[in-house]
This record gives sequence, structure tokens and C-alpha cells, in this order.
Amino acid sequence: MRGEKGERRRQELLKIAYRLFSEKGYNNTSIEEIIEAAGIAKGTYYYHFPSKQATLEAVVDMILTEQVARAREVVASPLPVPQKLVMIIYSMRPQQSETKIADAVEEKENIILHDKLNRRIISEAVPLLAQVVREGISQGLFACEQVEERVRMILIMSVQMFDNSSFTENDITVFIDLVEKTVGAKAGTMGFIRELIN
Amino acid sequence: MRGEKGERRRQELLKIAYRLFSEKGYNNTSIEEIIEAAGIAKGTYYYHFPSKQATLEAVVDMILTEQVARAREVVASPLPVPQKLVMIIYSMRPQQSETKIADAVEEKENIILHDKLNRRIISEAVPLLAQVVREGISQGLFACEQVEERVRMILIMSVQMFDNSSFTENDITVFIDLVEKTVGAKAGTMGFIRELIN
Amino acid sequence: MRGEKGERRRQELLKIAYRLFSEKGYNNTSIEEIIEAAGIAKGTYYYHFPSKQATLEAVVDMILTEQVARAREVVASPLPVPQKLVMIIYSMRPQQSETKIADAVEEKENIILHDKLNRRIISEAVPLLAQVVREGISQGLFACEQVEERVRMILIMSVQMFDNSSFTENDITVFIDLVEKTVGAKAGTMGFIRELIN
Amino acid sequence: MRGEKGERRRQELLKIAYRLFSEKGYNNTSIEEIIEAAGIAKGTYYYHFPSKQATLEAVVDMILTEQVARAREVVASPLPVPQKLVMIIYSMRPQQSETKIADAVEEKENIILHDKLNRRIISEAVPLLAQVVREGISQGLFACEQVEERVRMILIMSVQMFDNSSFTENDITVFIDLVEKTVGAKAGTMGFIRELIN
DNA sequence: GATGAATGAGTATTCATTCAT
DNA sequence: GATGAATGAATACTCATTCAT
Repeated sequence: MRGEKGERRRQELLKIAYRLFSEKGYNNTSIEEIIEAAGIAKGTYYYHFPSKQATLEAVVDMILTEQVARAREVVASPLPVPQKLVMIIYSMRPQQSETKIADAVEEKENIILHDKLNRRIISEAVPLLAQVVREGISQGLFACEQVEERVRMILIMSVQMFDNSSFTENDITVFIDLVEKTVGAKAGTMGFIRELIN
Repeated sequence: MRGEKGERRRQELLKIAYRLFSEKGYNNTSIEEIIEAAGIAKGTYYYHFPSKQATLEAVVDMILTEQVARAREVVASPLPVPQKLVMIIYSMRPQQSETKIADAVEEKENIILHDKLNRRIISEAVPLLAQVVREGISQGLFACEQVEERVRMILIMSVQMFDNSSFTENDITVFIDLVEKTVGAKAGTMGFIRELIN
Repeated sequence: MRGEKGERRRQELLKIAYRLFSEKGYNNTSIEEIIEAAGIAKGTYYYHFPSKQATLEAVVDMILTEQVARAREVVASPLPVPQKLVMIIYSMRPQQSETKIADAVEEKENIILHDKLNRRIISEAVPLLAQVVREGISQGLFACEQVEERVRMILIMSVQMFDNSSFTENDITVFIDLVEKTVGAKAGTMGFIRELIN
Repeated sequence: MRGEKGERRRQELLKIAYRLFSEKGYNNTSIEEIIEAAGIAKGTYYYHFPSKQATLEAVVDMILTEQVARAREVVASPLPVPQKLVMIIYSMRPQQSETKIADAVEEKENIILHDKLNRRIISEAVPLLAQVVREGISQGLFACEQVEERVRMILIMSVQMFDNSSFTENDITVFIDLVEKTVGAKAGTMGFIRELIN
């Protein structure tokens, strides 16, 4: 029963909600603010979403779908395996609006969206990364067992790296070292990360 | 001039607030619930704390003080260095009320307290752990540079390990392997972690 | 110029509205629920009814028309007068959906429909019953003046009897006794009511 | 924990809520209107009552308590039994604000309060009236069995009489006749009702 | 130290109704 | 005849905070 017009409006609203949740945090964003930003009436909002919570879930789904799509492209691409690995991680990092603005305006109040996203991202990304790591193993570039668990640890370390925008040279060095050791790669294999970040 | 009686009541209120924040989340816990659990009047609450936010900070301080005290004891103890390292990490993990109850009642709504605590714990624990790692280096057990940054990574990995109460054998294997490699310890040095956890 | 198809749909909607109003009460039934139950769009609903209030009135009219038609048949029938009297009252009692379900789901929230129906029923039924009672008087079975007022009282008593589905033997005895005395009938004339109810 | 001051305010609010519910109906009275009439803030209202529904229940309780107290006085008084019977019924009738204003302003929208009250009143009044009727039987004034059920019918008839403020001479005649016949009193015993009403 | 009554801005959600297509 | 997107006023309820006693 949902028409094309309604679907477009829904997507538009999701973008706006995403921006606001990221900037001010889920709890600090009122429906009032969302509809004001969208220029619609309250009833219109509730025509498209059953509740605020449902909007949050829909936002998370939207972001996730986009990120997974980007990641799949990387997996299918002809890039060298180490680059693939890093690109996937990199494409999963929070967008600008999420970190930059949030930290400044409403210090760390976007934890709810953030946390929800991170949990889902990790579970979605693990299988993709595992596939890439196995590709690396078969090419003799990596050497390890417990692939899923290792990949999961790499993701956790990455989240911390890219969340706190302020990382030092030493942080990067350690990160590169640990990623290499986690998958059993030769030292230097992941050195290109340093250039990528800067 | 805070009297002894007032100080005791304040501590008592903090314990109650901590329990409630952990169980139901900061935003979902109302002052009403705190005073009801404490059996005091609203005015009394505001005699002891200027605001709800201030209560949160005080709770975080209280927990942190306790954890740092425990960690310092470990540093000063005559334990072998690898054990010291692990004991400190272990003493910093969230208490039972925080994880167990929370997950059941209001799934993941205690993020605010949790997140706030984790950030402070990491920054408080890093210097203590760095000291222990340097002790290990001087004893020839560990071999690494960028001590602070490495120690920080270990903490991040640990937080994830102990937050998600459900970790598998493989998770433990990977965790041990990475802790060893992070500080440059010989394989097997940290094997005792497995027994500790089970 | 209302077409045949439109008329059919209108009747269908009235049935659905009646069921919902009875089950959940007028105020607790939203247009949303009606159209969902009917499988039509909101616009379609408003094509058939100008407002929710108008739907209520139409529902009441529909029920009433049905009940009055049934009552007229009884009046015209060759039944003995006492039986006619009781049959009319009996045919005016609320239908099953109205009482049974309502009481269970949303205890006593269907008062608005209920009350509206009762008032109309009483005023519609009074002349019919008066006619029957006068028939009884001319046959020497009943003996009374103020026929309309007496008939009205009988209706009020009946409503209470049949609304509260839980009546005892004593309630029936008293009801029979009073109906007889109200119209000035000999004791025993209305005794058949007992079998009718059971 | 509730002080005397709070209790007084609560009673005051109940009176106001009663007036408004009676005048405009429960559903048509908003909390906003109640607090405006009372000259208090919204928070104050919710300090005294947990919900609107709870206020309705409290109002019903208040009215009922008052009416039952008045009825008990009548029972204990030295009035003749027929007068007692009628006085009790009379003291249970809805107050002025309830009928007069309501019918005018918001036609029949106070059904919810009304209905709730009537049901409770009937069940509370039945035992008191039964006691009086038994007193009348022992004095040889009345003669009947099934006392409770008969008393209940009298109440139902009375409710209808006094609710519809417009009753004719004939209505009164029939009412008197039926009350007498219901309890088995001699014709004329209840004739004084006519003067009472006018 | 302690109390409890009072505050009022803030919030999510409901719902009958309208109307361009 | 039929649709579904849009409206916006209305509403019950929450909650951190204040303050006279």
C-alpha cells in the first residue's frame, strides 16, 4: 500500500533523523526538532514512523545497509588483500557528522546511536573480513587460525582508533603492528595504513 | 562543613544510585526511584547532591576510586609481572550488578554510565599498567616500545572481552595471543589467563 | 446518486464499525482500526461517511431499523398477547457481540453506543408495546391505565435484566411478578418467561 | 508521608474534578482544564493523582462515601419506614451539577462518570434498603420475599425517574404504584412521594 | 539535616479530518 | 469511486529542580 512518494519522503526523513541523532544524541533529539528540520507536520512524521524508537532502528538499518554495500564492493574488487582488509574497516568508520559535530556540541551524547551501530557493524563486518583474511591466507600473505575471532579483535581496535579522532603517531605504529600480528602477516605488510590515515 | 552522619548517608545514596543506574540506565532512572529506594524525601536528596548529573559523576568517581585503589595494591604486591598485569585488568572489569542485571532488565540501556566509566578507567589504568609493563621489560620478560599506547590497546581488548560475558575458547586463545604479542612476551607467558577466566 | 456498489460497501462498513464500537467502545475505536478491519483506505472511509460521529448515528439507525422491523413482525403475528409483549422486549436486547465480547476486552467501555441505543430503543419500542398492551386490555387479559408510562418502566427493567447477563432465579421471579403487576395481569400470565430465558 | 496540607488540596482537587467531569463528561475534560480551574501547575496535579483514571475512581469513591453516609443516617433515624425508603433513594440521586448542566452543554457526555456511579450506588444501597424493607415487613407494612432483588428493581426504576428530569404526572403515578406493589404495600402507602417531588 | 508540596517546561503519541490525484 | 499522504490541535504524563517550613 506504500507508494513511491511515501518511500521517498521516508528516506528523506531518515537522513534528517540520522543527522540529528548523530549531532545531538538520540535522547536529546525531540520529534519536534526532527519535523522542524524536515519542514513537515507532526502527523506526517507519525504517518511514516510508528515511534521514535522505530526511527532509530530504521536509521541504523539504513546506515548499515549502505556500509555493507560499500564493503561488498571492496571484497569483490581486484585490490590486493591487505588493502581490501583495511578499506573495509575504513569504510565502516563513523561518518563525519557523527564524530566531529557530536563531540563539540553535545559531548558524547550520541552514544546510543553509536553503540547500536557499532554492535551491528561488527557482527555484519566479521564474515566479510573473515573471507578476505582467508583469501590472504591462501595467498600465503597471512597465517593464522581462529579467523573470525581475530577479525573481531581488529574491528574493536579500529573502532577505538577512528572514534577518538585524536591519535598520535605512536598509536598508528602500534595499530599497524597489532593488525599485522593478529593475522600473522610479515612486518611492513600493513605499513600503507600510515599514508592512508594522513 | 559536612558532618559524619551526612557523609555516611551520601555514600549510601551513591551505592543506591549506582545500582539503579547500572540496572536501568541513567536516563531511565528517575530521582523519584532513587529516593524511594533510599526511603528519603526529595528535599533530602537535593540536600546531598546538587543535581542528577552530579550524582552520576559522583558515582563514577566512587567506583573509580575503589578500582584504582585495588589496582595500586596489585602494583605494589610481590606478584610476578604477568600476573600483576592481568590482575589489574581483571580488577577493572564491570561489577556484576552492572552487566548481569542490566542486560536482562533494560537491554543495553546502561551505556551512559558504562561508557563514562570505561573512558575514565582506561585513562586511570594506563599509567599503572605502563609501570608494570616497564617492570616486565626491565626483567627481560617483555620487549616493546610505545608502552602507553600498547597498554591502552590491551585495555580496549579487555573491555570487550569482559563486557560480552559470552566468550568462547577461541576468543580466549586470541586474547592471550594478542596480549603476549602486544607487549612482546614469549608465547605461553600469559597462558595462565585461561585458568583465571574459568 | 448513490450507486448500488457504494451502498453495499456502506452497509459492510457499518457492520464492521458496529462490531468494533461494541467490542472496544466508541471512543476507543479509531478510524484507523475501522479501515484496517475493512481493508480500505482512509479516503474511502470518508467518501462513505462525513465523520466518525455520523458513523455512530448510522450504526445506531441500522441496529434500530433491524430491531423495529423484527418487533413489527411480532406485533402483526398471531401470537397470544403476553407472548407478543415478551417477544418484543426480547428481540430488543443487545446482541451477543455487544455484551459478551465488550465486557471481556474493555470492561464497560461501550457505554456510549450502548446508552445511545437504549434510549432510542426505548422510545421506538414504547408505541409498539403500548399497542400490544391495549390489545391485551381489550381481551380482558390486562387491566391498567397510563399504558405508555407502564410500558416504559417494563422496558427499563428489561434492559437491566438482559444487560447484566448474570441474573439469578430470584431475579427472574421478581421480574415476572413485576411485569404482571405493571400491566395488571393475573399471576401466572407471564410465567412462561422463565422457560424462555433458560 | 502525606501531610495534612496535601490531604486538603487533594480533596479540593477532587471537588473540582467532580464538577468538571459532571459538566463536560470524563473524556471531554482535559487535565489542562482541571489544573486551570484549580489554579495549580500540572506537576501539582500529578503529585496528588497518579493518572486521570485514578482521579475518576477517587471522585466516584468520594461521592459514594458521602451518599452512603447520608443514607446510613436515614436508616438510623426515627422516620416511618416508607419515608426512610424513599429518603434513601432520594439521597442517592445525582446532584444538580451532574444532570442539569451536563444535559445542556455537552449532551449526555457524562455517561462514564454517571454509569460508574450508578453501578456502585446500586450495589452499596441494596443492603441498606433491604434492611429498611425488612423493618417494614416486621411492622406489617410490607409483604414480600426476595427482598434484595426487589430493592434492586426499585433502585433501577428510581435512577431512570430522577435521571430524566422531565417526568410527567403519569410517570409519578406509575412509579408510586410500582414501588408499592414491589414491596407489597397497601395502595396509598407511598402516596407522599408525589408531594416530595413537587 | 530533613521534608513534601509545588513547579512548568518538555515529550511522545493519537486521531479525526482534508484533499490532490 | 478510491487512494494515501499530509495535517496540526489535543492530550496525558514525566521529571529535574526549588523552597518554605
